[in-house]
Amino acid sequence: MKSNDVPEIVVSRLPLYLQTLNQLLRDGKSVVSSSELGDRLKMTPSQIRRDLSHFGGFGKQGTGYDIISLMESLRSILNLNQIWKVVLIGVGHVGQALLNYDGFSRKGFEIVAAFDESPKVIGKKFGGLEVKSVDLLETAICQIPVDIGAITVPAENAQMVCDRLVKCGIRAILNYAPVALEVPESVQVSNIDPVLKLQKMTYYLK
Amino acid sequence: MKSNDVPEIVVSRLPLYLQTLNQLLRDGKSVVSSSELGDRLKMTPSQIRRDLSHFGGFGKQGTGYDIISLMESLRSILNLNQIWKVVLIGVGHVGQALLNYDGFSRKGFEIVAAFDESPKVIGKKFGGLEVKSVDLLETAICQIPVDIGAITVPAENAQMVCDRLVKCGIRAILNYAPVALEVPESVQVSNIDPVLKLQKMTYYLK
DNA sequence: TAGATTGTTAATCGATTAACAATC
DNA sequence: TAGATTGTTAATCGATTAACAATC
Repeated sequence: MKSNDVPEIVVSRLPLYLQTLNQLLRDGKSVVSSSELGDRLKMTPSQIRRDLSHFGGFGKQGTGYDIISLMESLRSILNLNQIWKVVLIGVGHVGQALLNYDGFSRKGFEIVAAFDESPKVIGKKFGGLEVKSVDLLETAICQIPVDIGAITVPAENAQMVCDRLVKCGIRAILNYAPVALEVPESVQVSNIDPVLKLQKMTYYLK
Repeated sequence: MKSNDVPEIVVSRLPLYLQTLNQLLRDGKSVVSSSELGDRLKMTPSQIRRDLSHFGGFGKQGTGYDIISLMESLRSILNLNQIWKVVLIGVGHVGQALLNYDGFSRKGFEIVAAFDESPKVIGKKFGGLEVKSVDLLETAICQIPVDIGAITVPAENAQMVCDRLVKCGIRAILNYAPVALEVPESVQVSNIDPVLKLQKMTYYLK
């Protein structure tokens, strides 16, 4: 049973399980045990079983997990049985890469609008979507329901863009700017900063 | 004193401290206490002090931490007092975004070579760097010392590219492909997959 | 000196792992 | 049935927090 007190770290592993199940399916498998899955993910079978047990019993003793039905369960738990609309602010190189990335739409995330402040990109199309002036942000999205924002503007503009998105009712933000955004508790933020990842790895080099 | 048994989770927070100290410095501050830093990062002062204490005592009782000298210490701990060379494989939209990103070089990560298999981009320049054929990967990098590889190829090619990089002596990999790479224990891997982050956040929406 | 904040220890909290009865 | 693997509980492990003596 889905309950409110599932540890966040458990939730963050579910998409990883889904990704790996996808690969197993493409490898032609239809059933998988917690230890096979654990081998792939470098995790203990115990952890996988315990993670899943927060949401119910999906396996069959002596057999393991039916891949397709476990995937369906995970997709349902993660609310992935719908198309999530995304607005993107900042059409520099990273923004353009996201607009051209087909992995978003294949996974059910549709970028429905893109904004920038530069006349150099306003009016141009990337990934089939025409870039609008960021001045139109509020009028464009305050009426249509959009839940997720992707921020790909320079660091110094990120907080302001964030505030405006929050005011429009955005509830989740994918932040590519290298700053810690201030948001109300009810708003999710995920940060993507490759530099932080590199700086962690260099600790172990040398 | 830097020791071998610092928990990985502690190491992963050091770049975050560095980022925040940078901001404080730009805000005109020169000293910061663990509780001010904790406010910014939404962490307890205890955690910050304990994290830092793994590496030595950097503060002054009654005062706090001198920002510049703490930053120097952190940079030294993380081995950031050198320019790290990076090779990039895969010059699609994401690869191009990285080649054009100045945040890498500003933080001491220099992309020294970029490879692709497509004649559409081989020979072209992005961010001032000419793309080479991936056939030349080994000859180009096996002699010059490069420690870090960035993989921005399609998922189905990522493992092969990874294997080739490891064979060339690469010790850290920034992986943008949505697959779990198999590497020897001595090789660091950091994955960047925005879809996983989105899929985690949608759990809390709806 | 008095006030503030560190570095460190001990207590608490939470996550991971091991073990095993249940059962397919 | 016998073998395998689940779901769950209890034990272990590790990380976070609280508290406080040391000291600037």
